[in-house]
Amino acid sequence: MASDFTAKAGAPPLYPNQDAVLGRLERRILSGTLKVGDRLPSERSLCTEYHVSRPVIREVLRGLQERGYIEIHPGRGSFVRAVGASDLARPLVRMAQRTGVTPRDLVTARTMLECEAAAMAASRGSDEQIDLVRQALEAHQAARDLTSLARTDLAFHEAVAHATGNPVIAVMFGSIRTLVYGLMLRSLSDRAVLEAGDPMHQTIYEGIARRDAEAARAAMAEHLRLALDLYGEDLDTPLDDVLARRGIQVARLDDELAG
Amino acid sequence: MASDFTAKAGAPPLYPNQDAVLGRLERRILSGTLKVGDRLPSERSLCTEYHVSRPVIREVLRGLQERGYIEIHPGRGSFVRAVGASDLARPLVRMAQRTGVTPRDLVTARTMLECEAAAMAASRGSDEQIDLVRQALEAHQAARDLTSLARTDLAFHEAVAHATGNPVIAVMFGSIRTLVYGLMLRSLSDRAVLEAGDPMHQTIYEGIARRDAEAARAAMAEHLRLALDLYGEDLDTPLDDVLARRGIQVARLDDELAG
DNA sequence: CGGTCTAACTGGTCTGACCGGTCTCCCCGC
DNA sequence: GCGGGGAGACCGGTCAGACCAGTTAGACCG
Repeated sequence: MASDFTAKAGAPPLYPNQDAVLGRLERRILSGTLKVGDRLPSERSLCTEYHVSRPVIREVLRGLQERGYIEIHPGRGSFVRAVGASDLARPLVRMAQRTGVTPRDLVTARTMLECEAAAMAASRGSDEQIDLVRQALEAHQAARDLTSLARTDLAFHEAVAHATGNPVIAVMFGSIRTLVYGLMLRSLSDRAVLEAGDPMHQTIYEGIARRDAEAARAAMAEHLRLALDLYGEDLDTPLDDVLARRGIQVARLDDELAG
Repeated sequence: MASDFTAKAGAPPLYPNQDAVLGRLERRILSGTLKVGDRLPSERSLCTEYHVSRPVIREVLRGLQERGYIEIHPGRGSFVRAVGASDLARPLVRMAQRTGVTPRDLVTARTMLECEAAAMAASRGSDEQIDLVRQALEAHQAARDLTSLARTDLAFHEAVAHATGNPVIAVMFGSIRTLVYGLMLRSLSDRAVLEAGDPMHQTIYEGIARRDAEAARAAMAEHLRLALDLYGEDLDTPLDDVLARRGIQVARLDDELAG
């Protein structure tokens, strides 16, 4: 409490009350002192704890929310949230709306990423990770309606990315997952694409499970090539427009995937 | 006020004063009504304009700042900011701190991305884009101190990514650029790495300029392989730790790159 | 005409109050 | 005794007005 005196009289360096508190709270979350699901102290408690006023705390919480660290529920409190892949995707989704990403752009990028990812998963993935790929595959094969098909399809590819054991690859795939999901909603509603491309999932998994990197890579390449070939005339139309014609708002896919 | 009986008039949606204002301001920026560099109205003006109080406006501005749309300067005002690649990088930087990304992870991911990018730039890049690669190369060759070397090195690789003409690839590289910059700060301070790897930039550019996709790909692969081979024992140490030992704060690289 | 000093900005922070929603616990009625 | 309902306590959302510290530009003086 002795610090109160000096704080008032002395010279606190600059303004950054706000950022200082933000940094400390962020570290508190990153360091694991506050775990996922935990409730943060109430705004009023944080005020007394950090010796700042409520507006400062509120703006800090707002910042943490924007960064995806916490959820704020009126009447209940603020809760630490798991950092999901969608948080990384959001900036890219915005950019996609600005620069007019086309399905071809997306599939090309996926090919670069996922073919090698499949090979790496085969050669270096742990048994547990590969089992997760299998589970994702089974869930996908059990799916019936369009939304489930797309979600499980996405989960399968995501599982492969994680099976590489390389967090950078997982994150890069995470950054395009929302757009990929949008792509799938369009693709999977086409019977021809579904029948041709879907069986490849099994082939990809078998390659990985056999630890046959080349087979896995080839299967993934074929899978994506089919998607490209069968996509139709919309291949070079901005994804935003393609989905808008089907009544899908790209900006909303995030929430759809989360909820 | 016993008016509650008769008219349970319309449904006041929820709390969303804040989000409503945020949405409207965001659209105002995205639509181009507010251009890059423009100053936003002062907080107090926005209050009267949107009929809300200053705390609401402040939290909204805070949100826009967190999303990278604006900069806030005490005493001067808030200004619309160009959306840079760093905005996409920030989430990944945070994840790198959480999951312990190693130099090997990063170089592996770069290899997947950049080898193909070099090939695409060679086969599909426009003359203008390739000229930008050349300019970046010359700037790099003129650089002397470590910081300049790293910045121009990064700019070169970024130019190649842009020369693919595929915004998704450019954005994916953008998402790792901060980490790559950190990696370069470490690599380029090592004389052996510098002397072995740096000449490859010229080779990469020549391949692209000759429209020789295979040569460009091979040169890029060699360039990255050298980086991997010469990196030393820190190859599997979390990047965060590697840089911390040199007094570099990963979380601060963003600002360093921007400023 | 130039330099300085002030006054009118801007954002940063604080105080204290009120609202509506959420959760819990105690008390009342069955 | 037990279950349901209601009253607070608590939470975040919003508002109003005030003061501080930088920035900027214009007025004033030399």
